[in-house]
Amino acid sequence: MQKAEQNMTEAEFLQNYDLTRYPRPSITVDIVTFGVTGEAERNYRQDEKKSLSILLIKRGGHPCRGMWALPGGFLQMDETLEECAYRELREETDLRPDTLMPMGAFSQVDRDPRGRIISNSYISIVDEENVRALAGDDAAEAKWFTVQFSEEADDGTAELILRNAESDIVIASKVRHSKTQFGRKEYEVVDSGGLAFDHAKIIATAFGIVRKYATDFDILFDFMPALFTLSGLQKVQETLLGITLLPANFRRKIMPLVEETDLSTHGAGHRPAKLYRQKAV
Amino acid sequence: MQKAEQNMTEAEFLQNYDLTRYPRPSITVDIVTFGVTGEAERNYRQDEKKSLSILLIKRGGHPCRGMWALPGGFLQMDETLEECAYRELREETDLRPDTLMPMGAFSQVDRDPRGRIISNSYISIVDEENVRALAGDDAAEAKWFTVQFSEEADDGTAELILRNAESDIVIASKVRHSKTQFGRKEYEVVDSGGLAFDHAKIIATAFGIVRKYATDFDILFDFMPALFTLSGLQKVQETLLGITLLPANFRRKIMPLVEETDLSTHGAGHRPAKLYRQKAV
DNA sequence: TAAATAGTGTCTCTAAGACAATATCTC
DNA sequence: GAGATATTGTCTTAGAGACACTATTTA
Repeated sequence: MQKAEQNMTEAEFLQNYDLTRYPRPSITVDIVTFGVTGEAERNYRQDEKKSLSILLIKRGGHPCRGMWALPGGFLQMDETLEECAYRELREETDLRPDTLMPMGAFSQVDRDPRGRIISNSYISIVDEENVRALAGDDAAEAKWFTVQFSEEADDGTAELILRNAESDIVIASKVRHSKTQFGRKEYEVVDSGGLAFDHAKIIATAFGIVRKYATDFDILFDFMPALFTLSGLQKVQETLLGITLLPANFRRKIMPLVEETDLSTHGAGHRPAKLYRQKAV
Repeated sequence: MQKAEQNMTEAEFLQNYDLTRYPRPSITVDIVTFGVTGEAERNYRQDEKKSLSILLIKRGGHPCRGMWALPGGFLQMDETLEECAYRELREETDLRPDTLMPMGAFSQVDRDPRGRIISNSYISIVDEENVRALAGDDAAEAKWFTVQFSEEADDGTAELILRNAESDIVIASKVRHSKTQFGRKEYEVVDSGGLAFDHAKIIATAFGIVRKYATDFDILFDFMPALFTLSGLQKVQETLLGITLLPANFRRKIMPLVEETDLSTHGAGHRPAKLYRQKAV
């Protein structure tokens, strides 16, 4: 007969303990990858417009086969959630981002038809060069989709519209803002619009977080290559926040965080811009 | 013989799919509960000093028996993580906080001696009245500990000291700041000082988050009862941030967020203060 | 040379901080 | 009346926004 727990040593307790006797959920990691993509130029001397985009992959297997979904997959037993996020992103999109930020768990009991699966989601950000790198790789069914998130209506609903221009794909989903805690907005999916699982909810939440952080300057640098122009950096913040800024004021505020280099842009149909790098902290 | 997955319908696929064939971790929820506690008054007319405190329970069973730990427990299959956090807090401390905020997952492979267990942690905040309510309930081995978090040394280490004055308990743990992402600091445990598992890490992370948010005014109201004085509110922010503010300036900034009531404090040994409530958004 | 962006200088306005002064209660 | 906090008013200063103006490149 087994000793009562109170009389065991910790070593004896652990010897007899088997976690797998208890029911427990499965764990996946999903990654919302943001990048700023350029759109078609209007004429030779005007800089290109930019859009905030996220990366989706087309699901090849069940469930939700053929639908667009966030990259991600099941946690393995020998890796942390963060390691899992890096691995899945590498395997499914060949991206290796510098920035990976946990954005919390999605744990609705019925969020996946396969059973009880909790998604621990991450936000990653890739720079312009990596945005273009993916575009050239057509092996994987991974595509950038521009994100357009409407204002919330009186009842809290908002439209999340994802577009891939080259392939003429439009995903129109609808979410409802349910509550805000610590400045973080939570949403429910009203109409997935063809996105797999509850990924519309995850994307809407991630979008809110990125918007919130975009007022801090630090996050902006994650969207940029090592060398960048101040107007490029400004355009990223404008894109993230959906606003327009005056160059003079933006420069003044950003200057303490960057260092000038000897290099500059050329051939842009207008005055060249000096290239800057992020100042080391 | 079983059909290949490609030829199945989604319904057929789901019929044959069994999540539990795959290894998967166990999931717990741990809650870092913050409250502002009063300390002994110095004389009849001086207001009491305040300290930021967290709630710990003494573990009754293995592992880490007898050590102090965060309230929490295993996720059940029919509840979300947030529901689990509310349930565990109610069961273990009888508290029902209004504020519960996800603060992410802790997923180091070896963080629990029982095996692979991921902690999804939450921050909760309770107001003065609930802080006192617990003090009177000695059924559970739950106690408030004041939190003192030192400045980081050059090598990133900092001391996290938890104290319960009545029982003369001091828990001195040491953590090292490893990285910062999106303004969120991550720590490693250097010396747990007697705290169970990696709870020193979780507490240090939670403390950083609360400090960060304490500059926004919204969070302050979670620490307050329905009616409060402006100087009480000010003292909470001063306690959270470890700073001193000038009353005139604090009032000016907070006024748009509160409404005056007809009530006021009495018998405090000095001029009475009007009671305010949070203004509805 | 026109059209576009790059970059500088300066004015105004707002909000935060410092601080002086007055008000009101209890012992 | 002394000692504490409550409350109001005002001066100064730092920073954000607006905007005018100059500089530099390429088709």
